Amino acid sequence: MSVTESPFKPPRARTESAREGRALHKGQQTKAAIVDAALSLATQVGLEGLSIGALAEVTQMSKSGVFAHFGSREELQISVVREYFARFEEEVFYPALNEPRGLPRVRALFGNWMKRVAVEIQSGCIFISGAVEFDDRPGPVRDALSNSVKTWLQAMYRAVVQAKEEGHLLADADEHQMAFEIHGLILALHYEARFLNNPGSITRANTGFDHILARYGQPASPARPSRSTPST
Amino acid sequence: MSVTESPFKPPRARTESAREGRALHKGQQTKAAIVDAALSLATQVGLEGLSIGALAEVTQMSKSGVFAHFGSREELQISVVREYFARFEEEVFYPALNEPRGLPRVRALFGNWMKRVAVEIQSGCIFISGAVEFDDRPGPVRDALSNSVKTWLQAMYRAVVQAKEEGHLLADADEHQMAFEIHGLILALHYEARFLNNPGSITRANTGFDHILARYGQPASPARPSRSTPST
DNA sequence: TGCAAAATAGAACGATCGTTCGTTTTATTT
DNA sequence: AAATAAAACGAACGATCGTTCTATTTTGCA
Repeated sequence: MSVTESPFKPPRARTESAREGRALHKGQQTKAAIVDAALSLATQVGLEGLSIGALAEVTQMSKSGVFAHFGSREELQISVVREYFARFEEEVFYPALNEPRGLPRVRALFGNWMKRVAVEIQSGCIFISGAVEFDDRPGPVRDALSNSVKTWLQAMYRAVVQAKEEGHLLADADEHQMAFEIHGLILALHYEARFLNNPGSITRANTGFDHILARYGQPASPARPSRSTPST
Repeated sequence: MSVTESPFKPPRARTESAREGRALHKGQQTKAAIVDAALSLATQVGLEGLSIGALAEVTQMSKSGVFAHFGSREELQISVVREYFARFEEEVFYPALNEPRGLPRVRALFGNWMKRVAVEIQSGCIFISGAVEFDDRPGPVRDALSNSVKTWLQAMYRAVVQAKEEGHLLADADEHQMAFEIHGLILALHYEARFLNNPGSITRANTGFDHILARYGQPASPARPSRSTPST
């Protein structure tokens, strides 16, 4: 099972097995468990509301035990942001790569995004709450958040650019503008559904996306039936 | 000037003069000053970040002196929400009533809203930060926030309905949908400009509004030159 | 199996929070 | 000017926060 050992003992003799995750040292397991609990806690109370004491209670550990894994609350927050981003990628971004470049992929990205936000109407979204909490509080947490969000929005933007390259969009379509308007739909959905409890918000976001496609898309393509979704 | 005195001394013999505001008792003056300071503090750190200690420092008062005016932190937060809403009305809503019903008024409402948000890119917006902070924290603060926001969004919605009644919009225009999309533009502007520091966000929000008007408006009306605004 | 290192616990710290209480100062009215 | 009510202060409270330190337990490897 173990790899051939090098003559010089590496600083950390990590028993790396081919199957990832199994031979994790105890510390890394519990750290992962803590981050998992921290993530679901942070989606409810925000990154600023995240407290080590509450986290210790949830994980059945001592405060210092939790703390030791991160060294500071800031590092814990950053870990949460990274974990959230990883799951976001896994759930929203990567699956859409199975769709062909161009409009289909843009549709898939938006669709996956919508699926995620629909869940986050109950649980909360760190990219949104974090933006509010850290919008004028510089530091590594803000940087981690900002980089994650920018990476995702860039991915969305690139997909739009490709759609234009594929000829799926009008030649004079402004890709940045289109991405901006899509982002607005997601934010309005999150705001009106989660805070105001407005029913029908999901349908409106989907309809808004159809409107955007109708504006920027090639009128040549046969008008697809609008992908209506049951209201909430 | 004083009202005829009732034989039974009222619990509080308020010296009410005709001119509002001048004969304010000392307490009300300082309370107004505290709320003013609290508002500008809350726009930066949020309603949850608002602390009585910090407020006492800013106003050069003692903590207990500040506290006495509200009786609880919650009441202070509610006062801040009310003050914010009052200013929002004064700045965004009422001036637009000078425009004639219909599309002109919708344009004015959006324009005033944009002006306000453009400022709030630096200072922060309580309707947005508060929504995130209280979206799953029931209580009187959330209620005050929610009511204020709903009142404003309703006002915007009514203006859109009137625009349709005036024949300025297509007969099958969905007013709720249109209001939703407008709201999204504002939220995207706030997010991308304030948190991500994306230049050009103001222009994109204005362009997005033009797109919405182009979709819902009567094609009969002569195509106005798009009200472009210098980028940020 | 034994030993070193890693992981966790437990107690305590200084700071800050909202809040309470009794006192003193300031405004207002008689 | 005296009397009274309102307003502001100052100190202290209990709670919670992130963090530090030392001791103890658990883990992984020889």
